[in-house]
Amino acid sequence: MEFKYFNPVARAKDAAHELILSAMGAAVAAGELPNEAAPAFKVEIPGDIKNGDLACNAAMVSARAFHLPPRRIAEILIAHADCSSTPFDRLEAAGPGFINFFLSHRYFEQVVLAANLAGKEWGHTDLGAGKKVNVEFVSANPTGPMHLGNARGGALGDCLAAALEWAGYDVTREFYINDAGNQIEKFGDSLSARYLQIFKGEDAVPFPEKGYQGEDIKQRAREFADLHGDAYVDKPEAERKQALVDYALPLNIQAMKDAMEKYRIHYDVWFRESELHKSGAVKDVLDKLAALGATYEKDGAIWYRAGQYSLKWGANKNPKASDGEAQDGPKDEVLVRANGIPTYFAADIAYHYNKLVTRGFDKAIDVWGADHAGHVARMQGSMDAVGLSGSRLDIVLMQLVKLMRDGQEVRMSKRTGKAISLVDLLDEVPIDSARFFFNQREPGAQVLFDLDLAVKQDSDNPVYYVQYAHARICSILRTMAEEGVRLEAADKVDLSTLTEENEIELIRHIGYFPEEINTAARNYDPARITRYVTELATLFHKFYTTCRCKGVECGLQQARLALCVAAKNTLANGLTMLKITVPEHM
RNA sequence: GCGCCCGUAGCUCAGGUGGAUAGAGCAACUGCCUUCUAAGCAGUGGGCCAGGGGUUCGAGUCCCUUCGGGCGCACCA
Repeated sequence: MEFKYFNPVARAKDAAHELILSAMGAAVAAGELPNEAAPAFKVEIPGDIKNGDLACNAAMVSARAFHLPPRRIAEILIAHADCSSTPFDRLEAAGPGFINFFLSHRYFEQVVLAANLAGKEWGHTDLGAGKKVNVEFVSANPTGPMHLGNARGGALGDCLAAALEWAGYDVTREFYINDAGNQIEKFGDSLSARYLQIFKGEDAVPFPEKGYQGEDIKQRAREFADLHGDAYVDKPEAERKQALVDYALPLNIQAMKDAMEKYRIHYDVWFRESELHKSGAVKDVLDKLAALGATYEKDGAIWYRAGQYSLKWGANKNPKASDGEAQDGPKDEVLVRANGIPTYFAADIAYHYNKLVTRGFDKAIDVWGADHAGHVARMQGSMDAVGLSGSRLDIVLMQLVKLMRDGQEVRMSKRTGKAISLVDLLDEVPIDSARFFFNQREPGAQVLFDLDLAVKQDSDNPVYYVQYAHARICSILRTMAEEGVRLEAADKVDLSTLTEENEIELIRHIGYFPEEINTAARNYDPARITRYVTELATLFHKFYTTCRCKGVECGLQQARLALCVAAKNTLANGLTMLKITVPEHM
């Protein structure tokens, strides 16, 4: 039996589906059901497994077509279903007309076997079929330190990328460096002012109104002054700014790389916005848009005709224009300012064109903060406008993070520089804990980050609960080894002795693992993996307290050890996916 | 004003795309370590799924509406 890409749940669901279809055919042939097209039906895992391992609503949805009560249809279908050579022991009609499927013990044995033999590969699926996917996340401005929102974005993006990898996609992790445009100008202005203030005094040099207030700017200016003294005080403003930016920007970018590495995030690509301008990619894409009639000129600027493009992707139909008057359609956007400088939007279109065409990704996934929600529809629309498809660009919007400390909400402000930076956070909170916490909620939900709880190195902290389950298994295996018990290969063990309720429930959940990865990948929701391993840990702990390995009969002992290894592999693979350490001792 | 996200136990949140009696974890209380790690397990209490309408065999889930949070509507990024 080949266990590569083995997905027990998907296989059982398919089998159930086919079983019902063939039963329907047989029932029609026998004249017990009318020869009518039955509507599509679903096979799913019921909330309460008392109602079977799988349940099917075929009888209920086809009640109207067959002109029979659902319960009656269910009974007819069951009478014509042949369970031999399926994963099922028996079927049952229940409730308002559900058909419930009960898995044979053989199924559970297969799961234990697969999780043992596939080892580190257990959980991998071929859902993605090798499609090239680009996951871009964090992409913080290099003008200052990263903040708490970037911490969530990092954990979310990295784990999303991991889930996609496990689901069989060819994934590239990417960071977009906004090293061009307005904010770099502001960055230079701020640095220049801080630099001059060092020599002329704070009162003598006005700080730009929209400048970056943070301490980090002062710090960089100070470093620069230590290197070059007052050599740049009397130089032209443009030259001074350029020198300061050339000094500070690489340092900031390196600091972001270091912080990300510390956070166990390794990017395949650090993509510079400035490259798009230098290479002419921005100009090319503007020409393309113009040729396709998606732009026009007004007030000396070049505008993007949002119209039907943005509307298709759900843009606001009646936005308030800058002059306060509502427009009919979505708001048009400036691509090239009257001063000839392209906007961020223009560069972003070129950037995504680069991803989808130049570099040939099948799909681009961007993880953005919810404050960029207004950018989504026009961005997807712009992909249509350049002749691609907006459906090839998916955007995961992430709600912002609230920080709790001592039971109080800590307000963040980037402008005043009083933000809790990502670097500070990682100094205070264990990486395992941070990654786990930020992946407990789906992207669209607001996260409340409880600093006191995250810092705690005790049982209140859920990440330890999961790690503890793994350490416990290792402890069992160590103890058994010390006692001279040899671990048989799982396919040589009689697994039919695993019949305790806590054994079966543990196995059942282990069997969900590959499908859970698929769901996380499909829904762009890696938090599912976090919840999955937590539930798995619970089921193992229950098994542990009721089913002993030590001191039981040899056959049962080997079967339970095989189950322990299956649970261990699953926990380890899940935690590894989240890049959380997998301890053997605690 | 317009649009997007959200509202489920005292607190933080699940609820697999419309299914069967709405679930965890914290917090509170009660038990369980001379045998594989008690960072664990078992149990008790706690709910008008924000309110009101609708759609259908069936709604926490879909539609409308009210209320209450968050975010967005720049020649910013």
